[in-house]
Amino acid sequence: MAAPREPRKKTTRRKKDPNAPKRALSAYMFFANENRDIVRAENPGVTFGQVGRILGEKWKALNDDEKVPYESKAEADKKRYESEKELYNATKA
DNA sequence: TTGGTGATTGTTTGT
DNA sequence: ACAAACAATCACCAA
Repeated sequence: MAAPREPRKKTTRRKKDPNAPKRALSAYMFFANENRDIVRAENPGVTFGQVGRILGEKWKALNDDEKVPYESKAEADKKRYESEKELYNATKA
């Protein structure tokens, strides 16, 4: 009950940390990497607003097992951020 | 201990 | 360069 995600403020947040350990990517990013060329290839002419939306549709259109490879990458990417955050707290402190 | 916040990630396209 | 839909995230810090 808290943490409502309806009012999405503007995008492109800004950093506030000295070293800014940027976070990690998300499954969508990995999936999008594969879909961007696919969706765009199947939707020639569909502009960003549309492709972006279609992408999300397909994303969940996949079975949980289909997004598994993306999830796995998401985990690995998180670990990636893990190292930066590690150095962040190490160097910032 | 717990909560929720914000910040971020990457893509697409168009000007 | 940036802007929003699309989705996930999830570590971060504080009281």
